[in-house]
Amino acid sequence: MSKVNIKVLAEQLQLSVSTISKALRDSYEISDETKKKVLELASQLNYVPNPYASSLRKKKSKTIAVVLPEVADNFFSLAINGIQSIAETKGYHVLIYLSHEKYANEKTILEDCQSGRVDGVLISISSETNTADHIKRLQAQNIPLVFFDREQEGIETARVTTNDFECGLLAANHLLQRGCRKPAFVSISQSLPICLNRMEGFKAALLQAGIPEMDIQTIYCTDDDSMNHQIKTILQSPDRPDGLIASVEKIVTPVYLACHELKINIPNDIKVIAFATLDTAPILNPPLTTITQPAFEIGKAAATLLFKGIEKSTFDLRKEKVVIPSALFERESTRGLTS
Amino acid sequence: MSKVNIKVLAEQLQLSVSTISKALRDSYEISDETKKKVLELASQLNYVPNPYASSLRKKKSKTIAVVLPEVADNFFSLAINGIQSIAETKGYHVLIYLSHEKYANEKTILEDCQSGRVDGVLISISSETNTADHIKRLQAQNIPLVFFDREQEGIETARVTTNDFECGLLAANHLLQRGCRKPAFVSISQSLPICLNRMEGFKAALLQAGIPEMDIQTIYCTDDDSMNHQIKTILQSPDRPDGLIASVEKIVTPVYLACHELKINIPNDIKVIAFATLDTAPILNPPLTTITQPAFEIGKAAATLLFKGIEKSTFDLRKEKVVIPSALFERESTRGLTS
DNA sequence: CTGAAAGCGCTAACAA
DNA sequence: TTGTTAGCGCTTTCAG
Repeated sequence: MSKVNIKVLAEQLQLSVSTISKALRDSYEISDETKKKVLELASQLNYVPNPYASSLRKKKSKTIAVVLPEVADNFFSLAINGIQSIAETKGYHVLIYLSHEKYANEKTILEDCQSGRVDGVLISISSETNTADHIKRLQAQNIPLVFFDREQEGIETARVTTNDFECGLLAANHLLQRGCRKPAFVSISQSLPICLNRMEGFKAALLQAGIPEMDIQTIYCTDDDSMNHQIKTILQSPDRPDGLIASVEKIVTPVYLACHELKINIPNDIKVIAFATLDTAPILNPPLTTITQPAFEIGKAAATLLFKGIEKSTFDLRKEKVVIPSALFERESTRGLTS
Repeated sequence: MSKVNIKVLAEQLQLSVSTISKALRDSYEISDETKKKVLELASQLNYVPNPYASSLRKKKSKTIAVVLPEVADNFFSLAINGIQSIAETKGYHVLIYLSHEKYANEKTILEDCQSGRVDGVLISISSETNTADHIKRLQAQNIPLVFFDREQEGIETARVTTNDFECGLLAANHLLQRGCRKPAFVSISQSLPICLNRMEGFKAALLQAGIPEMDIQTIYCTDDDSMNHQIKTILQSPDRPDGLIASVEKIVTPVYLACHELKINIPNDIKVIAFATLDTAPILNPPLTTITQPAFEIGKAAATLLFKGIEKSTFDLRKEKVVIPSALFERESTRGLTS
């Protein structure tokens, strides 16, 4: 079966290719009669326009890239859904790129995004990323870019985030109110603003509560493979924290497993709160208190901004900063001893 | 900043575009000296080839489509990782399309795949899909297609699945051995082979155990919104099952929540086993017995087959059928009364 | 080893 | 209202 294109349609209808092209795009220049004939033959022959030819000519691809660390993560998969829901209404395609938390991958991906393959980029940076050069190079090509959730400092463009500092504060105060005296914060990166901001909030709350800075425990699990081991080490240390804030979702399972294995009772021995959009949070043992990010909405907001940047050259993305607040859901994992 | 393309390189180096093109592709026709000059200038000017121009000319896009119902699902997100891992080694891009379990969406997506945008398609069909026409139309364009996990009958092409029937049998026998007398099977589709096969296995086990066919309960939750309500109804019925097989992951949370709310104890009042790749299974309350699909491997195998089909025209996808077995992980949710 | 020229499928001036 | 033509950026004969 040979591919049917505009030329084939033109020949069969004894019309010129431009007439066909215009008819297909419902141009006012073409009579209703010919339009009808064209559409009919097109659907009859199962004609599907070649998007690459069109992109090449029009210099726009009607495609956006979403660059993210991982798709096996509730936050990101929900964010993708939010992004797609907007892209759909705009008639755009979504190309998903995974950095797997590696800076090198992210760099390669952004290079590819300079090719004309996409009209804009939504990005949540990898936990390794701590430089802005690769992103600046993309911007130098005038490709609109919007950060969502995990932004990179030093880049002037729109970002959609949640209120990380306040939530760090909130999480810490929640633990303090539930009786924790030495809560610890578990981070996955030394550079990610989401981790830093959440941690700053945590620290601020503890300092305010009169806990000396040197007693504040912060733990870095920057490597997936050693995470289990690291968490166990902490839980077995003589100075074991009595509360834990998981800065991201993937810390939850290792923490629970370690506690179960070491017979450390949550919440009696240690209280746990996590930044997570896990839908299984209420059915965990025990049900997990979460700070839940509006993942879907963040995706939607970021995509909405990006399309404004793509469609209106007058729209200045640099000025845009949207903060959508997260919410605390209290569950058993942080209940006080009385319960 | 104007886009730098081959022509720009050619002008700056006083060479022809074809020489540049060949040099960039490391052709044997070009001297090492000019190759070096070209590569140098290219990287200096940040040249990135336009993939659409190349696709148009070469009539292949180096891109594959992955069509799936949902990304917020552990099975599919792991499968994506498997697919990407293979695509990466082949230098292919992956375009992810979500049908959101709607046939209409799936149809539109497959139409788009006929445009030349992709060289091949990996698909896991929606729970609504029960016709093959839209897939046949794609095949008529000679676009290689491979099913993974959720296949459509009546289409001759490669498929990578797991041993659904055996696992249905296994799950049912597991419940029977743990003392269940009237286990029920919860499905999400009347047509999906994965659900049908798992259910057939379930039925076969029960019949073999001497349970009369009319006593075998099968429940259909085809609609996400009403799932919670439906599950509650079942759990409150006088003829409440004493065991439950969740045919897919997303049934788990509603079942657990309903049991908690209705004070139905798992596993004492009802035992639960689920087809799922949930990493939180061991930390649920109670830990969930699962039949775990090799999601990553299924993705890898499907992608590997697809690339064979794309790259070797002699390779006949129609003959390929790969079955990668799942594994049962026994946990508290199906423990016998003794424990 | 390098270059000229045609063309992938489509769009957009500009003519007619 | 329709047609002619040039060209998007790249690859690929075919000549030189």
